[in-house]
Amino acid sequence: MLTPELKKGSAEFLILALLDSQDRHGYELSKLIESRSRGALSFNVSSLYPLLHRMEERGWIEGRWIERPAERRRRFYSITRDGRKALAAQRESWLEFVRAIALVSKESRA
Amino acid sequence: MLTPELKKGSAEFLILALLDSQDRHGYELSKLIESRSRGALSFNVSSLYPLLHRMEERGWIEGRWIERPAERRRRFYSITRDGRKALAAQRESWLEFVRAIALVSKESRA
DNA sequence: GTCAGATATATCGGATACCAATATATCCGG
DNA sequence: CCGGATATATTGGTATCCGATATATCTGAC
Repeated sequence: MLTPELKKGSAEFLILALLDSQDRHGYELSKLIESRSRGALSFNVSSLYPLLHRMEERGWIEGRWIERPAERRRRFYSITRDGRKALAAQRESWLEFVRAIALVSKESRA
Repeated sequence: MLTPELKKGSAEFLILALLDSQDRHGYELSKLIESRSRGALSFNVSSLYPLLHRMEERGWIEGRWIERPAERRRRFYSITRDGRKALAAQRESWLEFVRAIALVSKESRA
């Protein structure tokens, strides 16, 4: 495996991307990331919830409790206007980052 | 910028890739990463040297002091057999990681 | 000639944040 | 009824990143 830090840093980006299409709760986010990446990305739940709290404090996402009788309580998150801006910026810098890694790691073979 | 953790985690991979073609010293590595990525990746030197020490302890690289009269002393690193194995593994998981991010971040628009 | 800036390596300490462990609680299938 | 999945949360140990600081040499400018 590549160093775990890479998976760490990408978590915010993926959460924003997943919330861009629809509201979701924390547990669902972690399962989605795992299944859609076909197991390549696994999410530690004890990192997930603090991360969601930090992203909410930063104003990128907004959570609200959904409590219905005979159902577990869940906190659904939606992406904010600032969150969408951050997502757009992160999409771009993600591509730039991938290009940069390719440049450095491939040129070295020359 | 994407979260700084991403840059962190990639450092090991890039160092191994750069040492694969030829021996280099620490300062040179940091400058190479910066210039070849056209400034997209910048390296904090106070993280670089501890990282090189850790990689040496792990047996991925080997350093030797080069001291010549009328020259600054430098520590040149060469990649080891284990380092090449690690590099091969990291190249593969880097590609897997990029694919996984693409899967998750793009499918979400559907 | 000397001074700034680049080259070159290294350590310390504050701050961040990951992850394992633990806690709590509900739902469902066997 | 009990194990496993669902669902959220906190605590505490650990890692490590980065700014600040230290040391020393070389080069070019003025």
